[in-house]
Amino acid sequence: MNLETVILGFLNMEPMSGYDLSKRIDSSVGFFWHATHPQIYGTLKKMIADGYVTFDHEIQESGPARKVYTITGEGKQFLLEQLPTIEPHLVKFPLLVTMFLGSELGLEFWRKALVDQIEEQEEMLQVYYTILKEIPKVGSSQDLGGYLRKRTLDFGIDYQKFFIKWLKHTLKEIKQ
Amino acid sequence: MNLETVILGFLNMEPMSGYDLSKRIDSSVGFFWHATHPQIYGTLKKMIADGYVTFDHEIQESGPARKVYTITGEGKQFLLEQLPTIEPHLVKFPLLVTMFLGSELGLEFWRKALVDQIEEQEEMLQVYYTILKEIPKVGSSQDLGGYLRKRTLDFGIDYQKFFIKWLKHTLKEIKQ
DNA sequence: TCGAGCATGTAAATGGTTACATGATTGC
DNA sequence: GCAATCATGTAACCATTTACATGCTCGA
Repeated sequence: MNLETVILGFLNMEPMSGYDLSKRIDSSVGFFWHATHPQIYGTLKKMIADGYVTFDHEIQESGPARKVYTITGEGKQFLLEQLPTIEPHLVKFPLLVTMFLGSELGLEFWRKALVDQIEEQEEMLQVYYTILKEIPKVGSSQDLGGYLRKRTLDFGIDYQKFFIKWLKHTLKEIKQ
Repeated sequence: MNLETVILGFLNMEPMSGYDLSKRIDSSVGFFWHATHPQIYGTLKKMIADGYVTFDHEIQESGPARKVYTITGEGKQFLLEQLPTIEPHLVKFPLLVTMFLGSELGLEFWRKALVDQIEEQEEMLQVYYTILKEIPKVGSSQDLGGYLRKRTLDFGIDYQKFFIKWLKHTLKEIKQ
């Protein structure tokens, strides 16, 4: 899975601009995939050349014309080829690596670091709760898409809870 | 945090070769940081130029001479500067992204995909349990390093359990 | 004898971040 | 007036992967 596939997946829901893609990716799968705007604009350019997307200018009263991208037949075909091959996940987790390597930083450092982390992660959890309230309830049990999307949000929330619990447990044991 | 810092952290425990680093990183923080061997050899080369490490040839009866790298004073200073700044974690999690984007793949696909994932993740869990049995019990409560390292392994195990539970729950709900 | 593990590396390509660059609108 | 949001993009650099390249040893 690469950014091309992710972008095609979103354009497969509805046509949108590079700016929209950036916001949408961030606020939905942001926890599972991160992409910056230069990366998105660059990839869209490449995908035009590949014939996976087309675009139309959407003139606005103010500011530059939005480029609204639409997935093509070829794009859709590519998407459906790519999606089923689920690759293993990649992680860079500096906190845990630092824990493994950084006992020299001392007890006081770790106490404070853990307190800070707990605070940060609890803020993140609140953000997810807010999103949860905003999404529509999954209606019919026939709606696989709605169910799967809600389940990814559940993952974010439950993971966050798990992580906070682990952090608090570690802090408690370090304190005594 | 970058690979330089990770390598320096390991060389700060004991001098070792690029090959050793590759194995050690993989079997300890592999879950939190991944590095391939060309990356490690390349980074070591750069770090020699920067004066963060030195090396000695260790002649063997057979095969090429091992290059055993040792951290320098400058390297140690750089390490202690870098370690305390804990950066946010980066994740690429194709399974969850695919769930968000891939309802078109259909119920049957997802049933099978989840069953496969559960199997894979349960195998990984067994691997972590094996490592757990092999590491020495954390002795004195004074041993901060031992405690923190054990705690990173706990994270791996508890995360794996959490993930499997989430997968099984999803499979159950998808089945009916 | 064949594959796995030990042990080193280079080269090309791809992927990703950071900084630079522009300019309008809206709300405080 | 200033910050945030909308909206586009380029260029330079840095990080990472994949393929290529070599050669020895040990056990099945």
